[in-house]
Amino acid sequence: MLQDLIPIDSPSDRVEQVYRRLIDAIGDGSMPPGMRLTQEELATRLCVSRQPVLQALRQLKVEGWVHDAPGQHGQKGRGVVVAPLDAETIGHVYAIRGALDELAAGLAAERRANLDPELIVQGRTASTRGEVAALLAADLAFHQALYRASGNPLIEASAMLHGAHIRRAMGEVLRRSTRLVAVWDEHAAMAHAIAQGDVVRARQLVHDHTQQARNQLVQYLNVAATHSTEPSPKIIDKNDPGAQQH
Amino acid sequence: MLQDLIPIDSPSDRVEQVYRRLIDAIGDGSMPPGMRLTQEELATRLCVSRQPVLQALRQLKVEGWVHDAPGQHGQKGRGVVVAPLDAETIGHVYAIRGALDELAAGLAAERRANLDPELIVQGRTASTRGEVAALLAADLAFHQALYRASGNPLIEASAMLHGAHIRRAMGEVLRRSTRLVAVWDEHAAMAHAIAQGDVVRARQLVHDHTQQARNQLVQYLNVAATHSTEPSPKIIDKNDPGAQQH
DNA sequence: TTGATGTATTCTGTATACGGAATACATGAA
DNA sequence: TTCATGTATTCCGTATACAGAATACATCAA
Repeated sequence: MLQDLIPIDSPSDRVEQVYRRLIDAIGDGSMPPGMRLTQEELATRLCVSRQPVLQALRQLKVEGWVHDAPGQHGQKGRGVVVAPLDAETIGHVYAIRGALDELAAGLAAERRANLDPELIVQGRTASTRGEVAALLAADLAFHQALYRASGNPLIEASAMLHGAHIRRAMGEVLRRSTRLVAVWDEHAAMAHAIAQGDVVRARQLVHDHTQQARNQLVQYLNVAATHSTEPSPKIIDKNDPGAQQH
Repeated sequence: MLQDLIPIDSPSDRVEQVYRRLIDAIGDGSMPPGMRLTQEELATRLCVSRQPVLQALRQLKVEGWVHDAPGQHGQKGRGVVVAPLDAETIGHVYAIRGALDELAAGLAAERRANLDPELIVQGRTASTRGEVAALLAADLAFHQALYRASGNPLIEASAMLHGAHIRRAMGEVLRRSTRLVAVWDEHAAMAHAIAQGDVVRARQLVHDHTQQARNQLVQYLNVAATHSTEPSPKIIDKNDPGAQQH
């Protein structure tokens, strides 16, 4: 019975935890675009030293979640700001993730992979109930399954990163106003084509799906930006009560 | 005349410099696959403290250049090892970069972008002269131009990362034995199709080009791995004279 | 009042110090 | 000898301390 014991998972280090917290906070909107962050502020709030924060911020910078805060001439020494959510950038992100999804779909279809039907069921129920968080989670799970099914583990790493950006935008849109139309019929069709090994059709479906989702999201972002009640502030004070998480 | 003064570029920090040095060293083979690295060793050799090294290594780990050194059961506390160059991984990398290249080519063709013919000239000369370094640089420059021409700045960031892995493999192959066949006719054809705005043809050419290059590289890696004179050592001692850079 | 200059503050990035976890080695029993 | 246990060493991750760069503010002359 000794071999049944599960090895304890090595505890993720503080950098990792800070990184996740910040991505979550940015993703769910509790750190809105333009909000200025300093290492010290984050460190005290997260009860760690500045060192892990520094490293996590570096990673977030590389991945486009935050930018160096714009100074007068240089761009250093003033902390970072949460990256804006402009439609153009999201469009670019979508293009890349779409290419990766198409690649993954093609590879998965070559292997006639079967995606768990439960994924689609969960997506549909979340969609009908209008639960934003569950909907995002289901979308994440479906795409993740697609990447896994491709047999190329590097696709998942690349696509998930871009996917996180997309989820941020989707969350923003869903939270603000409308619900996106159900995409789960398209997901189901994709899974079907993959299971049948129809490479061309699978790729085509993924391509169309991405294109449609992209257009919709970009459009929403544009209208939200134009007749937004408040012209999203360039710099948000860190003591703004609306920015407090708890 | 005051406006002619060029602003001095903000000096890249130590983390960035360490990162670059290490990627270069891994890319040009002076840090061979399997070589074990410790923060202290690198810090003293690069004349910095462990702190920048720590951060650079974290980034390199994320990007797949190094892995945690395999310990008995955990995988921490024993430093990192330079990632192996197995054919399978390179194949996966190629698949992703191929997808991105195809995307970039399509977008560039839509805009009827003109790639600088000089790029191809330089590639051809380097190819005929058999200069490995120049050849890699020319290949890099061509693909970079393609990404820039796409109008999607995120493609460059994503693809360049994978491209660096590919260049490592190409360099390894070119250094070991054979020279790759000239790919510059294909590059020229791609540029032509893009300039003419032929989206479908551009994508097809890029696809075929990637596929061919990938097969060739993977094949070379495989034969190099099988009847290599020395069965590439799993762990290379840091005091191995062959591992010394200067 | 307006503009320029000197000082104080803020914030970052790096170096050093410290504690903890895993491995390697030595010691001792069967 | 062989295996288990205790100790020493190695090495990482985090916290603190320090130095440098940029901004903000105050002071002063015109």
